[in-house]
Amino acid sequence: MGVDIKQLAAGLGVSASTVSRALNGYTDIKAETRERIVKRANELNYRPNLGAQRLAKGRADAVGLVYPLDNDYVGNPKFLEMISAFSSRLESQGIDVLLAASHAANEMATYDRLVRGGRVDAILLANTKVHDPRIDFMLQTGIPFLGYGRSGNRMDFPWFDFDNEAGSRMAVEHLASLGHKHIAYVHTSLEFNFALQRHTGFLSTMKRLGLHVGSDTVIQGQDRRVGYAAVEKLMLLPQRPSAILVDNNIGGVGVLHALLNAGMVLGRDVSVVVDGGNPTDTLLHQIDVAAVMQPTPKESGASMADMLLKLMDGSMPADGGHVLMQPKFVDGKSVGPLFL
Amino acid sequence: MGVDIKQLAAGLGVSASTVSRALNGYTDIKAETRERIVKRANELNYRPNLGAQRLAKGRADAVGLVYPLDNDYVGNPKFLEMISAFSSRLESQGIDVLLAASHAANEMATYDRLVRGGRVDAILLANTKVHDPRIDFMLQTGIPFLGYGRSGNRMDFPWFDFDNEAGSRMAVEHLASLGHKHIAYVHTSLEFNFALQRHTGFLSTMKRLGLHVGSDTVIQGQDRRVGYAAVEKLMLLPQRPSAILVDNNIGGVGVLHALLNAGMVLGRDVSVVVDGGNPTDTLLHQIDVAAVMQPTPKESGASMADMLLKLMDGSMPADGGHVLMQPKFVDGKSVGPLFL
DNA sequence: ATAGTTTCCGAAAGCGCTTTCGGAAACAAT
DNA sequence: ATTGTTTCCGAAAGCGCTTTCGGAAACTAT
Repeated sequence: MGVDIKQLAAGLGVSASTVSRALNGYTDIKAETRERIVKRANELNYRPNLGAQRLAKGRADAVGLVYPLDNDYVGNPKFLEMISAFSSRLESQGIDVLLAASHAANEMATYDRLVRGGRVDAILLANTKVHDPRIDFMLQTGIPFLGYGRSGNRMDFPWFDFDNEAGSRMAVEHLASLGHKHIAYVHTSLEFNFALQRHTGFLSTMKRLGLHVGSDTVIQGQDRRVGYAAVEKLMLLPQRPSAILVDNNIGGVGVLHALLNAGMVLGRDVSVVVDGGNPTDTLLHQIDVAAVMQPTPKESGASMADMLLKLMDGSMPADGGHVLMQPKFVDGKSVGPLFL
Repeated sequence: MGVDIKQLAAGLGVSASTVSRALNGYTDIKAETRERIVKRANELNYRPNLGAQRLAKGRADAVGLVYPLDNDYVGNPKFLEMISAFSSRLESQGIDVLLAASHAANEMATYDRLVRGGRVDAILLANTKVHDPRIDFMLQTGIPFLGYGRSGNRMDFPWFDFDNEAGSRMAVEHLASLGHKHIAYVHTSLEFNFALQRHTGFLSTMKRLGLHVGSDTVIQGQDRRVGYAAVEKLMLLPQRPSAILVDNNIGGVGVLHALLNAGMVLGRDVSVVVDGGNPTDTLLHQIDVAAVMQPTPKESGASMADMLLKLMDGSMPADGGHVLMQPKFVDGKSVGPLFL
């Protein structure tokens, strides 16, 4: 391809090691020599071979991003936005982002290949679960990694997460303050960490406020279709809930859809809060939905990139590396006071 | 980290070169020896260091995917689906996908770093434009690459694309067959290759059918907001179009939104066809929109991965590598016959 | 038994870079 | 002039693997 370090050196009448040191900021190089080398390198458009550089340095200058193909992360535009900000940030530090799509079945194998093969210096572990074997695996390899999300209440690995319980608390408190007592909850599979925490936040806040939680008003509804079905069930209940909290915005679409189809007027006949932001952002019929807002994917991606960089150069305190972002409650017309 | 080839070899009482050959399928190794080596390698969970392997082999075993951060590809869920299928396919061949998010401004620099630094063996060039300097750059580097989309009518580089003109033709012919004569066209920026081709297809078919195209009924509307605005303009026209063709599904949302807001009944007051699939797939209010359907992102991603693999091992005919997928027209209730 | 083949493996060089180390050259101090 | 410092650079080893090549050992054919 292009010139290599030897050719560059030969052309200048110096040795390859001098070129290397000059280009890598060593101080034992005469200023004038350095300039000559730098100038020539630019002229010749010299690019050090990364494979060689990595081998010599023992670093990969790359981080791995393994994401599960099996769940709806793939289709989630927010995830791409996050990745985008994430890689853009790392890019500026000369670090590559290695994307590894893998099915859950051989996810471990993928991690192994990446990590053990020396392909990456660190890993971003997305989509954490309550019990997540990947974390133990990573811990055992000793490679730096960051969880995009916690796992149970483990503190033995670095993570970046949202305060999911707080989000649920805000939503419930707001609804309760408007007089709602009968609040339903539609949620994603509780094996996902965020889902369990939001669920926990919902239950504990209800309890603290002395509100009863019916076993038939807590329903799973992770996507549009199931969210829709969940509402259909709720509507058949002898005592219908006056408010619904949905733990994710994809399910939220289904819930809203079902309610509107049933002829409900949001904020009057029923109040709805969606965690994860207003799902109708991109929809045809915009609805002013009250929501628990997480930080933008852009912010999250950039923050995680920074954390990973620190993790890689070892400057993160051993017991630190735990970042909990606070959600915000944003009111909307989908919520109104309870009419008796 | 794990064991290296020397340790593996030492433990077995053979040389490193024997191990290497045994593991790489050379035939000059006794079957029994090979088995011993393979067995031990598995036990010890040996993973060759990729940096070293790459350096020795002179290959990177990676392909680059540089995608522009500046346009809405990032937010386009279909793009992520495509990437997903793409990387999954390559993964199975032991090839990494290197994601490089870059802003248009330094996109070239990114390519340069990737290609010249030997980070990748090939590149997928997404989001081609009518005039695309990246293509000349890649051609000149000599690195295999594949265009996700054509560029003008260049045949001097391999590409994977949809037959965009055909899609427009189908849509116009269908509308014309229902009696529509006054057909408006809402399109993305014509610097994008697909947009220009769809535009061309629209114009040429209209002409062929003897239908007049007003200069005020061809409007740009690449996203929701602009699509919305486009329709508002169309509604003010002395002679309103009876049908609208939109060249992309993101703009389509805006168009539909605006029409519904204006109280129009789709398929009666106005007919709409959206290129790129029914944009309301994921929306709250599903509408049965007539659409020009492209192959699924999954298919496209996998196909492109295959093409790239061939390109890399040189088995693609020099003048070949041009794949044109045929779109399908799917009728829907958003289209109806012209009422006079 | 001898020469000719085949089978199998190790030695060695090399991929393109980094980094340590030693020493020549230039300078300063006695 | 002699010794001591500093400045600057090249030689060399090494990162962990692959691949060519030569040759010892084991066969086969005479």
